[in-house]
Amino acid sequence: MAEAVTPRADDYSQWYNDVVRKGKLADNSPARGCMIIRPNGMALWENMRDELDRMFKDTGHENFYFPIFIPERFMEREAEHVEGFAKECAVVTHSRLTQDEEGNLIPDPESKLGENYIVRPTSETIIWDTYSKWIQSYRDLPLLYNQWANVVRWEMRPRLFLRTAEFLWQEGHTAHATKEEAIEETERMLDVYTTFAEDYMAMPVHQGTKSESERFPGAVDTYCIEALMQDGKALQAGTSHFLGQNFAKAFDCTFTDENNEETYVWATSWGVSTRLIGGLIMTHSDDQGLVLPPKLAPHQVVIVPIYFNDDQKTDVLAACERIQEELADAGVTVKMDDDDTQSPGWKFNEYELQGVPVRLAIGPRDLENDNVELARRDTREKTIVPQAGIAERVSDLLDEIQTSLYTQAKERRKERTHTVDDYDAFREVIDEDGGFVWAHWDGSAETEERIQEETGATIRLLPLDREDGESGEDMLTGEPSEGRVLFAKAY
RNA sequence: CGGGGCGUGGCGCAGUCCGGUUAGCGCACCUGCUUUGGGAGCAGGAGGUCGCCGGUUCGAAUCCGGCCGCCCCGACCA
Repeated sequence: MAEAVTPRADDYSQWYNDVVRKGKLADNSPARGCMIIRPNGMALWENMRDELDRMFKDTGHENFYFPIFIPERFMEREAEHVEGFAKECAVVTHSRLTQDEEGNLIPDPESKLGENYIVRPTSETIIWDTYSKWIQSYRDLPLLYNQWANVVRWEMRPRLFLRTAEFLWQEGHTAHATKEEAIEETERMLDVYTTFAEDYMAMPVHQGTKSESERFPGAVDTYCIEALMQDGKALQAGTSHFLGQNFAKAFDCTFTDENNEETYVWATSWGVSTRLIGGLIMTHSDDQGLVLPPKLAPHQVVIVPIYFNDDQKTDVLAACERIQEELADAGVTVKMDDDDTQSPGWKFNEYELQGVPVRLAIGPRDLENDNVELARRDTREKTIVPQAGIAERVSDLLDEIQTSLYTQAKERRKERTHTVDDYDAFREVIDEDGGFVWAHWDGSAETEERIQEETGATIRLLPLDREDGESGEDMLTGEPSEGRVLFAKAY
């Protein structure tokens, strides 16, 4: 087993990298901090994208596309936004290269741009500049748009999928006539993300809002979903921002309402990225490699034929093709691997590394008894079942795997979720087990910062119904707390 | 930006301390035969400016100087 995955217990980071690379999802690229998404990884992303896109359209949104370049002056318009993003922007300053005296390629000084362009780290600025032209009247509202795009944030320490200098994402940008409507939209999209995470990714999440220090630069309120990874660290899986009138004011975007009054437009933005793939990996995968939920797997089933001579080959392949068709007709995405140059054993390992939810093997033994061998990736259980009714059986099994992955993940989260009242206990839990910790917080940024410095844990979210919860005293300062908040070390 | 590690066929490494045949090994790759129900075996084969530049030397992967790049930990970070 020279190509086995490093066990999680030995080195979690190495395990993660192994799963990504051996699952053929992505490679490091020659461009620092960027990744090459391989066909397997892209197919997974496409499935996620297609499902999310459907959900966005079902909630009334349309897609558009804005340029990758943002005029530098736009970034200056919203003060907090500049501060948040300025230190991780790639900047385009020249339009061509030339050679110096030594023959080295350099940006041609004569091609220096009159104004620099920023490679978008997010598109609020250029979009709100345009919205100010599109919106005049309340009749123009709301605008409910989304774009699928790549963005660049020059991160100091990248990790495949979790934090890359360039990543793929969607960003929704909506404009509303009233504050209430904008907040409603912000919450609606948070629910969309929650449904997607739980029903499709089989990844349980908590909903909430960010503390001020973790808020999106330029937002009034940042809503988020947070998931717990197998190593006890939290992953922010999606965010939905209520932007208030901040960007409308920065880009002078007003409209005339029913009473002929000029008012600034209310805004939201919301996004999820290829980071979700990192979350998917760290939620379900094991020491044998990738484990994918059936609803998102590029192939739900792989068929592996087994034969020892040409006569058997003919019969086995015929049976495989028949079953492949039967499964495809039932709406199952199925791949048949009839590659003659690899052994069945090699294929078994390969598709486990790739996380294919169900493997179906057919050999001479099965043909004699009209059976097939079914193996599920999540539990690695193998069963011999009759060929008759195979499509229904496989469909049921896929449903069961989907449900089971979610149940297992939720169970793991429950085991690693703690409630503490005492700061010493808090430190001990964070140090030894990690995981989520519900604790009281006095609401001050100073306390939050001190806890982060001393323990490495941050406030992941304030629950949406925090004010309905029990009040108490801050575990560190003893000051009054309006309710427990969720702490964890985070990616 | 601070601390640590590493650059040698596609990948992973040995060799470097102590300079000296034709730079090795495992995996992967190509050809042939035998194989195929959990990463097959044998035989043959191809593939390397030893990160880059300069220096020392009869001779440099190895010693010296400079440069570049990557990885890990930290700081940073939707």
